Amino acid sequence: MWLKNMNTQTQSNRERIIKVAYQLFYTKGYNQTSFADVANELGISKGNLHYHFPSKGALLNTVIALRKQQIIEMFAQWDGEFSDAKDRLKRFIQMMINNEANLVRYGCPLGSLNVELGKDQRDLQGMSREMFDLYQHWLEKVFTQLDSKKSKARSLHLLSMTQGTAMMTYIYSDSKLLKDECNAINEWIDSL
Amino acid sequence: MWLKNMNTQTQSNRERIIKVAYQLFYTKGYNQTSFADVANELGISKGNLHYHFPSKGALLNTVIALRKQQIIEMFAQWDGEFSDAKDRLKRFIQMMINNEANLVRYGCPLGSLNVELGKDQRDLQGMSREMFDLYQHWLEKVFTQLDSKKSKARSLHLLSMTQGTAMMTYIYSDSKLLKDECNAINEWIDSL
DNA sequence: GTCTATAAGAAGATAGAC
DNA sequence: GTCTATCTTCTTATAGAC
Repeated sequence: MWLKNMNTQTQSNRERIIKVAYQLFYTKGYNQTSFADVANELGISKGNLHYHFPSKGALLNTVIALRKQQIIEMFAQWDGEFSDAKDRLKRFIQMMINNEANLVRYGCPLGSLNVELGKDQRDLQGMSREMFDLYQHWLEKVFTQLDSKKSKARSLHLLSMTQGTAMMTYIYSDSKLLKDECNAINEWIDSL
Repeated sequence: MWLKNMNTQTQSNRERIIKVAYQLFYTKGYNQTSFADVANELGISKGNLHYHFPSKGALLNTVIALRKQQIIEMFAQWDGEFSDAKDRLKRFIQMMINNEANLVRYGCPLGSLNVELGKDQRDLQGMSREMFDLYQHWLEKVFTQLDSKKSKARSLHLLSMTQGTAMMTYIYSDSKLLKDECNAINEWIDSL
Protein backbone atom coordinates (compact mmCIF):
# COMPACT_ATOMS: atom_id res chain seq x y z
CA MET A 1 0.00 0.00 0.00
CA TRP A 2 2.64 2.53 1.05
CA LEU A 3 4.89 1.15 -1.67
CA LYS A 4 3.10 3.27 -4.24
CA ASN A 5 4.60 6.54 -3.09
CA MET A 6 7.72 5.15 -1.46
CA ASN A 7 10.08 7.57 -3.15
CA THR A 8 7.98 10.71 -3.07
CA GLN A 9 6.28 12.55 -0.29
CA THR A 10 3.47 13.70 -2.57
CA GLN A 11 1.98 12.62 -5.89
CA SER A 12 4.16 12.51 -8.96
CA ASN A 13 3.39 14.86 -11.82
CA ARG A 14 2.28 11.90 -13.88
CA GLU A 15 -0.34 11.02 -11.28
CA ARG A 16 -1.45 14.63 -11.05
CA ILE A 17 -1.83 14.85 -14.83
CA ILE A 18 -4.05 11.78 -14.89
CA LYS A 19 -6.28 13.14 -12.14
CA VAL A 20 -6.68 16.57 -13.71
CA ALA A 21 -7.30 15.09 -17.17
CA TYR A 22 -9.87 12.75 -15.65
CA GLN A 23 -11.69 15.73 -14.16
CA LEU A 24 -11.50 17.95 -17.24
CA PHE A 25 -12.52 15.20 -19.67
CA TYR A 26 -15.61 14.77 -17.51
CA THR A 27 -16.52 18.40 -16.89
CA LYS A 28 -15.53 19.93 -20.26
CA GLY A 29 -15.62 16.90 -22.52
CA TYR A 30 -12.69 15.10 -24.14
CA ASN A 31 -12.63 17.01 -27.43
CA GLN A 32 -13.05 20.36 -25.70
CA THR A 33 -10.14 19.74 -23.34
CA SER A 34 -6.72 20.69 -24.71
CA PHE A 35 -3.23 19.84 -23.49
CA ALA A 36 -2.94 23.53 -22.64
CA ASP A 37 -5.99 23.26 -20.35
CA VAL A 38 -4.45 20.38 -18.42
CA ALA A 39 -1.01 22.01 -18.26
CA ASN A 40 -2.39 25.36 -17.08
CA GLU A 41 -4.51 23.71 -14.41
CA LEU A 42 -1.37 22.12 -12.98
CA GLY A 43 0.98 25.04 -13.61
CA ILE A 44 3.30 22.92 -15.75
CA SER A 45 4.33 23.19 -19.39
CA LYS A 46 2.74 21.47 -22.35
CA GLY A 47 6.10 19.95 -23.19
CA ASN A 48 6.18 18.26 -19.81
CA LEU A 49 2.76 16.79 -20.51
CA HIS A 50 3.99 15.34 -23.79
CA TYR A 51 6.91 13.77 -21.99
CA HIS A 52 4.54 11.70 -19.85
CA PHE A 53 1.92 11.09 -22.55
CA PRO A 54 3.01 11.12 -26.20
CA SER A 55 -0.51 11.75 -27.51
CA LYS A 56 -3.93 12.81 -26.31
CA GLY A 57 -5.30 9.35 -27.05
CA ALA A 58 -2.63 7.82 -24.82
CA LEU A 59 -3.70 10.13 -22.00
CA LEU A 60 -7.33 9.15 -22.44
CA ASN A 61 -6.31 5.53 -22.41
CA THR A 62 -4.55 5.94 -19.08
CA VAL A 63 -7.43 7.94 -17.60
CA ILE A 64 -9.91 5.21 -18.55
CA ALA A 65 -7.63 2.51 -17.17
CA LEU A 66 -7.59 4.31 -13.82
CA ARG A 67 -11.35 4.69 -13.90
CA LYS A 68 -11.84 1.00 -14.63
CA GLN A 69 -9.63 0.09 -11.72
CA GLN A 70 -11.64 2.32 -9.40
CA ILE A 71 -14.90 0.77 -10.57
CA ILE A 72 -13.58 -2.73 -9.90
CA GLU A 73 -12.50 -1.71 -6.41
CA MET A 74 -15.91 -0.13 -5.77
CA PHE A 75 -17.73 -3.36 -6.64
CA ALA A 76 -15.38 -5.36 -4.42
CA GLN A 77 -16.21 -3.08 -1.52
CA TRP A 78 -19.96 -3.29 -2.14
CA ASP A 79 -19.78 -7.07 -2.37
CA GLY A 80 -18.02 -7.07 0.99
CA GLU A 81 -20.62 -4.83 2.62
CA PHE A 82 -23.72 -6.57 1.28
CA SER A 83 -24.52 -10.17 0.41
CA ASP A 84 -28.21 -9.80 -0.38
CA ALA A 85 -28.84 -9.16 -4.07
CA LYS A 86 -31.40 -6.40 -3.56
CA ASP A 87 -29.16 -4.65 -1.05
CA ARG A 88 -26.36 -4.68 -3.60
CA LEU A 89 -28.61 -3.28 -6.32
CA LYS A 90 -29.86 -0.55 -4.02
CA ARG A 91 -26.29 0.36 -3.18
CA PHE A 92 -25.80 0.99 -6.87
CA ILE A 93 -28.80 3.34 -6.95
CA GLN A 94 -27.57 5.03 -3.78
CA MET A 95 -24.36 5.88 -5.62
CA MET A 96 -26.39 8.02 -8.01
CA ILE A 97 -28.07 9.86 -5.15
CA ASN A 98 -24.71 10.45 -3.50
CA ASN A 99 -23.39 11.85 -6.76
CA GLU A 100 -26.31 14.26 -7.20
CA ALA A 101 -24.31 17.47 -7.60
CA ASN A 102 -22.12 16.10 -10.38
CA LEU A 103 -25.01 14.41 -12.19
CA VAL A 104 -26.99 17.65 -12.21
CA ARG A 105 -24.07 19.69 -13.50
CA TYR A 106 -22.13 17.30 -15.75
CA GLY A 107 -24.27 14.24 -16.39
CA CYS A 108 -23.16 10.61 -16.23
CA PRO A 109 -19.38 10.38 -16.67
CA LEU A 110 -19.67 7.07 -18.51
CA GLY A 111 -22.58 7.95 -20.75
CA SER A 112 -21.44 11.39 -21.82
CA LEU A 113 -17.92 10.23 -22.67
CA ASN A 114 -19.26 7.32 -24.66
CA VAL A 115 -21.63 9.53 -26.65
CA GLU A 116 -18.91 12.03 -27.42
CA LEU A 117 -16.36 9.48 -28.58
CA GLY A 118 -18.84 7.31 -30.44
CA LYS A 119 -19.77 10.08 -32.84
CA ASP A 120 -16.69 9.84 -35.00
CA GLN A 121 -14.00 8.18 -32.95
CA ARG A 122 -15.11 4.57 -32.74
CA ASP A 123 -11.68 3.36 -31.67
CA LEU A 124 -11.77 5.56 -28.58
CA GLN A 125 -15.39 4.65 -27.89
CA GLY A 126 -14.38 1.01 -27.58
CA MET A 127 -12.16 1.91 -24.64
CA SER A 128 -14.91 3.87 -22.96
CA ARG A 129 -17.48 1.12 -23.45
CA GLU A 130 -15.31 -1.22 -21.41
CA MET A 131 -16.30 0.82 -18.35
CA PHE A 132 -19.92 0.11 -19.18
CA ASP A 133 -19.17 -3.57 -19.49
CA LEU A 134 -17.86 -3.62 -15.93
CA TYR A 135 -21.21 -2.34 -14.66
CA GLN A 136 -23.20 -4.66 -16.87
CA HIS A 137 -21.29 -7.75 -15.80
CA TRP A 138 -21.48 -6.91 -12.12
CA LEU A 139 -25.22 -6.25 -12.35
CA GLU A 140 -25.76 -9.45 -14.29
CA LYS A 141 -23.89 -11.37 -11.60
CA VAL A 142 -26.02 -9.81 -8.86
CA PHE A 143 -29.29 -10.45 -10.74
CA THR A 144 -28.24 -14.08 -11.10
CA GLN A 145 -28.65 -14.38 -7.33
CA LEU A 146 -32.36 -13.73 -7.92
CA ASP A 147 -33.04 -15.48 -11.24
CA SER A 148 -30.25 -16.65 -13.51
CA LYS A 149 -32.49 -16.82 -16.59
CA LYS A 150 -33.51 -13.16 -16.49
CA SER A 151 -30.22 -11.76 -15.22
CA LYS A 152 -28.80 -10.36 -18.45
CA ALA A 153 -32.05 -8.73 -19.59
CA ARG A 154 -32.55 -7.22 -16.14
CA SER A 155 -29.01 -5.86 -15.99
CA LEU A 156 -29.54 -4.05 -19.30
CA HIS A 157 -32.94 -2.82 -18.18
CA LEU A 158 -31.52 -1.39 -14.97
CA LEU A 159 -28.67 0.29 -16.84
CA SER A 160 -31.20 1.74 -19.26
CA MET A 161 -33.26 3.20 -16.41
CA THR A 162 -30.23 4.71 -14.69
CA GLN A 163 -28.90 6.19 -17.92
CA GLY A 164 -32.27 7.76 -18.67
CA THR A 165 -32.47 9.12 -15.14
CA ALA A 166 -28.97 10.59 -15.34
CA MET A 167 -29.70 12.15 -18.72
CA MET A 168 -32.96 13.80 -17.64
CA THR A 169 -31.42 14.97 -14.36
CA TYR A 170 -28.65 16.60 -16.35
CA ILE A 171 -30.76 18.14 -19.12
CA TYR A 172 -33.17 19.76 -16.68
CA SER A 173 -30.64 20.28 -13.86
CA ASP A 174 -33.29 18.74 -11.64
CA SER A 175 -32.32 16.93 -8.43
CA LYS A 176 -35.96 16.21 -7.57
CA LEU A 177 -36.29 14.27 -10.81
CA LEU A 178 -33.24 12.27 -9.78
CA LYS A 179 -34.78 11.32 -6.45
CA ASP A 180 -38.18 10.47 -7.92
CA GLU A 181 -36.72 8.22 -10.60
CA CYS A 182 -34.35 6.54 -8.14
CA ASN A 183 -37.31 5.83 -5.85
CA ALA A 184 -39.17 4.26 -8.79
CA ILE A 185 -36.14 2.11 -9.60
CA ASN A 186 -35.85 0.96 -5.98
CA GLU A 187 -39.53 0.00 -6.00
CA TRP A 188 -38.91 -2.02 -9.13
CA ILE A 189 -36.03 -3.81 -7.38
CA ASP A 190 -38.28 -4.57 -4.39
CA SER A 191 -40.92 -6.01 -6.72
CA LEU A 192 -38.59 -8.65 -8.17
CA MET B 1 -46.95 25.59 -50.63
CA TRP B 2 -45.25 26.08 -54.01
CA LEU B 3 -44.53 29.68 -53.02
CA LYS B 4 -41.51 28.53 -51.07
CA ASN B 5 -39.40 27.80 -54.13
CA MET B 6 -41.13 30.12 -56.57
CA ASN B 7 -37.96 31.61 -57.94
CA THR B 8 -35.80 28.53 -58.01
CA GLN B 9 -36.25 25.14 -59.54
CA THR B 10 -34.35 23.45 -56.72
CA GLN B 11 -33.30 24.27 -53.16
CA SER B 12 -31.34 27.41 -52.45
CA ASN B 13 -27.81 27.06 -51.14
CA ARG B 14 -28.98 28.42 -47.82
CA GLU B 15 -31.49 25.58 -47.49
CA ARG B 16 -28.88 23.04 -48.55
CA ILE B 17 -26.44 24.35 -45.94
CA ILE B 18 -29.01 23.99 -43.17
CA LYS B 19 -29.82 20.42 -44.17
CA VAL B 20 -26.20 19.32 -44.43
CA ALA B 21 -25.29 21.04 -41.15
CA TYR B 22 -28.28 19.37 -39.50
CA GLN B 23 -27.03 15.99 -40.65
CA LEU B 24 -23.36 16.54 -39.76
CA PHE B 25 -24.11 18.03 -36.32
CA TYR B 26 -26.04 14.84 -35.62
CA THR B 27 -23.67 12.27 -37.06
CA LYS B 28 -20.30 13.87 -36.18
CA GLY B 29 -21.29 16.15 -33.33
CA TYR B 30 -21.44 19.95 -33.28
CA ASN B 31 -17.92 20.63 -32.03
CA GLN B 32 -16.42 18.06 -34.37
CA THR B 33 -18.11 19.54 -37.43
CA SER B 34 -16.21 22.43 -39.07
CA PHE B 35 -17.31 24.97 -41.64
CA ALA B 36 -14.91 23.22 -43.99
CA ASP B 37 -16.81 19.94 -43.48
CA VAL B 38 -20.11 21.52 -44.42
CA ALA B 39 -18.62 23.42 -47.36
CA ASN B 40 -16.83 20.36 -48.74
CA GLU B 41 -19.94 18.22 -48.44
CA LEU B 42 -21.80 20.73 -50.61
CA GLY B 43 -18.92 21.58 -52.94
CA ILE B 44 -19.05 25.25 -52.04
CA SER B 45 -16.53 27.59 -50.40
CA LYS B 46 -16.20 28.47 -46.74
CA GLY B 47 -16.62 32.12 -47.64
CA ASN B 48 -20.00 31.38 -49.14
CA LEU B 49 -21.01 29.65 -45.94
CA HIS B 50 -20.05 32.71 -43.91
CA TYR B 51 -22.15 34.87 -46.22
CA HIS B 52 -25.29 32.95 -45.23
CA PHE B 53 -24.34 32.38 -41.58
CA PRO B 54 -21.97 34.85 -39.91
CA SER B 55 -20.98 32.42 -37.15
CA LYS B 56 -21.18 28.76 -36.30
CA GLY B 57 -23.55 29.53 -33.43
CA ALA B 58 -25.89 31.26 -35.86
CA LEU B 59 -25.90 28.17 -38.05
CA LEU B 60 -26.70 25.94 -35.07
CA ASN B 61 -29.48 28.33 -34.11
CA THR B 62 -31.06 28.01 -37.55
CA VAL B 63 -30.65 24.24 -37.58
CA ILE B 64 -32.40 23.93 -34.22
CA ALA B 65 -35.19 26.27 -35.33
CA LEU B 66 -35.83 23.99 -38.31
CA ARG B 67 -35.79 20.95 -36.08
CA LYS B 68 -38.27 22.51 -33.65
CA GLN B 69 -40.61 23.32 -36.50
CA GLN B 70 -40.48 19.73 -37.73
CA ILE B 71 -41.21 18.41 -34.24
CA ILE B 72 -44.26 20.66 -33.94
CA GLU B 73 -45.55 19.48 -37.32
CA MET B 74 -44.98 15.86 -36.30
CA PHE B 75 -47.10 16.26 -33.15
CA ALA B 76 -49.85 17.97 -35.15
CA GLN B 77 -49.94 15.02 -37.50
CA TRP B 78 -50.03 12.47 -34.67
CA ASP B 79 -52.81 14.38 -32.95
CA GLY B 80 -54.76 14.24 -36.21
CA GLU B 81 -54.23 10.51 -36.62
CA PHE B 82 -55.01 9.46 -33.06
CA SER B 83 -57.34 10.80 -30.40
CA ASP B 84 -56.87 8.12 -27.74
CA ALA B 85 -54.12 9.00 -25.25
CA LYS B 86 -52.50 5.57 -25.22
CA ASP B 87 -52.51 5.41 -29.02
CA ARG B 88 -50.73 8.74 -29.11
CA LEU B 89 -48.13 7.60 -26.58
CA LYS B 90 -47.53 4.40 -28.51
CA ARG B 91 -47.06 6.41 -31.69
CA PHE B 92 -44.23 8.16 -29.91
CA ILE B 93 -42.61 4.84 -29.04
CA GLN B 94 -43.17 3.63 -32.60
CA MET B 95 -41.10 6.58 -33.81
CA MET B 96 -38.12 5.14 -31.95
CA ILE B 97 -38.57 1.74 -33.58
CA ASN B 98 -38.88 3.35 -37.00
CA ASN B 99 -35.66 5.22 -36.36
CA GLU B 100 -33.75 2.10 -35.33
CA ALA B 101 -30.84 2.43 -37.76
CA ASN B 102 -29.99 5.99 -36.73
CA LEU B 103 -30.42 5.29 -33.01
CA VAL B 104 -28.05 2.33 -33.23
CA ARG B 105 -25.41 4.29 -35.13
CA TYR B 106 -25.72 7.86 -33.83
CA GLY B 107 -27.88 7.83 -30.71
CA CYS B 108 -30.71 10.20 -29.87
CA PRO B 109 -30.31 13.46 -31.84
CA LEU B 110 -31.77 15.51 -28.99
CA GLY B 111 -29.95 13.85 -26.13
CA SER B 112 -26.51 13.71 -27.69
CA LEU B 113 -26.61 17.34 -28.81
CA ASN B 114 -27.74 18.47 -25.39
CA VAL B 115 -24.98 16.54 -23.64
CA GLU B 116 -22.32 17.91 -25.95
CA LEU B 117 -23.39 21.54 -25.63
CA GLY B 118 -24.13 21.39 -21.93
CA LYS B 119 -20.54 20.54 -21.05
CA ASP B 120 -19.13 24.01 -21.50
CA GLN B 121 -21.50 25.91 -23.74
CA ARG B 122 -24.53 26.53 -21.55
CA ASP B 123 -25.87 29.26 -23.84
CA LEU B 124 -26.07 26.83 -26.76
CA GLN B 125 -27.50 24.12 -24.53
CA GLY B 126 -30.47 26.36 -23.74
CA MET B 127 -31.41 26.36 -27.42
CA SER B 128 -31.12 22.61 -27.68
CA ARG B 129 -33.17 22.04 -24.51
CA GLU B 130 -36.10 23.82 -26.13
CA MET B 131 -36.46 20.79 -28.40
CA PHE B 132 -36.78 18.65 -25.29
CA ASP B 133 -39.41 21.00 -23.91
CA LEU B 134 -41.55 20.43 -26.98
CA TYR B 135 -41.61 16.69 -26.29
CA GLN B 136 -42.19 17.16 -22.59
CA HIS B 137 -45.12 19.52 -23.07
CA TRP B 138 -46.77 17.35 -25.70
CA LEU B 139 -46.41 14.26 -23.52
CA GLU B 140 -47.76 16.10 -20.49
CA LYS B 141 -50.78 17.20 -22.53
CA VAL B 142 -51.43 13.63 -23.65
CA PHE B 143 -51.01 12.22 -20.13
CA THR B 144 -53.53 14.78 -18.92
CA GLN B 145 -56.15 12.89 -20.95
CA LEU B 146 -55.57 9.99 -18.54
CA ASP B 147 -54.91 11.72 -15.21
CA SER B 148 -54.19 15.43 -14.97
CA LYS B 149 -52.57 15.15 -11.53
CA LYS B 150 -49.88 12.70 -12.61
CA SER B 151 -49.33 14.09 -16.09
CA LYS B 152 -46.10 16.01 -15.52
CA ALA B 153 -44.39 13.28 -13.51
CA ARG B 154 -45.42 10.69 -16.07
CA SER B 155 -44.16 12.78 -18.98
CA LEU B 156 -40.73 13.05 -17.34
CA HIS B 157 -40.74 9.35 -16.50
CA LEU B 158 -41.52 8.40 -20.08
CA LEU B 159 -38.81 10.71 -21.41
CA SER B 160 -36.39 9.19 -18.93
CA MET B 161 -37.19 5.68 -20.14
CA THR B 162 -36.85 6.60 -23.79
CA GLN B 163 -33.56 8.44 -23.22
CA GLY B 164 -32.15 5.46 -21.34
CA THR B 165 -33.31 3.14 -24.09
CA ALA B 166 -31.76 5.31 -26.81
CA MET B 167 -28.50 5.56 -24.88
CA MET B 168 -28.13 1.82 -24.29
CA THR B 169 -29.15 1.03 -27.88
CA TYR B 170 -26.41 3.36 -29.06
CA ILE B 171 -23.67 2.27 -26.66
CA TYR B 172 -24.12 -1.40 -27.44
CA SER B 173 -25.28 -0.91 -31.07
CA ASP B 174 -28.06 -3.31 -30.15
CA SER B 175 -31.39 -3.18 -32.00
CA LYS B 176 -32.77 -6.10 -29.99
CA LEU B 177 -32.29 -4.07 -26.82
CA LEU B 178 -34.25 -1.25 -28.46
CA LYS B 179 -37.18 -3.54 -29.23
CA ASP B 180 -37.21 -5.15 -25.79
CA GLU B 181 -37.17 -1.83 -23.96
CA CYS B 182 -39.83 -0.35 -26.26
CA ASN B 183 -42.04 -3.37 -25.56
CA ALA B 184 -41.59 -2.81 -21.82
CA ILE B 185 -42.51 0.86 -22.21
CA ASN B 186 -45.63 -0.04 -24.21
CA GLU B 187 -46.65 -2.47 -21.47
CA TRP B 188 -46.24 0.30 -18.94
CA ILE B 189 -48.49 2.54 -21.07
CA ASP B 190 -51.12 -0.21 -21.22
CA SER B 191 -50.99 -0.60 -17.44
CA LEU B 192 -51.97 3.02 -16.78
C1' DG C 1 11.84 15.61 -15.75
C1' DT C 2 10.97 20.03 -16.99
C1' DC C 3 11.35 23.97 -19.63
C1' DT C 4 11.14 27.20 -23.98
C1' DA C 5 10.71 27.53 -28.73
C1' DT C 6 8.75 26.20 -32.72
C1' DA C 7 6.71 23.63 -36.26
C1' DA C 8 2.54 22.22 -38.94
C1' DG C 9 -1.98 22.22 -39.42
C1' DA C 10 -6.97 23.16 -38.53
C1' DA C 11 -10.36 26.24 -36.86
C1' DG C 12 -13.58 30.40 -37.06
C1' DA C 13 -13.87 34.51 -39.27
C1' DT C 14 -12.98 38.81 -42.54
C1' DA C 15 -11.78 41.43 -46.97
C1' DG C 16 -12.18 42.22 -51.44
C1' DA C 17 -12.53 40.63 -56.42
C1' DC C 18 -15.90 38.89 -59.61
C1' DG D 1 -24.05 35.08 -54.09
C1' DT D 2 -19.90 33.04 -54.65
C1' DC D 3 -15.15 32.81 -54.88
C1' DT D 4 -10.02 33.17 -53.38
C1' DA D 5 -6.88 34.94 -50.25
C1' DT D 6 -5.66 36.06 -45.83
C1' DC D 7 -5.69 36.73 -40.70
C1' DT D 8 -5.61 35.12 -36.08
C1' DT D 9 -5.93 31.91 -32.80
C1' DC D 10 -5.89 27.38 -31.06
C1' DT D 11 -4.27 22.58 -31.10
C1' DT D 12 -1.36 18.62 -31.26
C1' DA D 13 3.13 17.46 -31.41
C1' DT D 14 8.44 17.79 -31.82
C1' DA D 15 13.29 19.57 -30.89
C1' DG D 16 16.65 20.84 -28.05
C1' DA D 17 18.50 23.40 -23.88
C1' DC D 18 18.86 22.90 -18.91
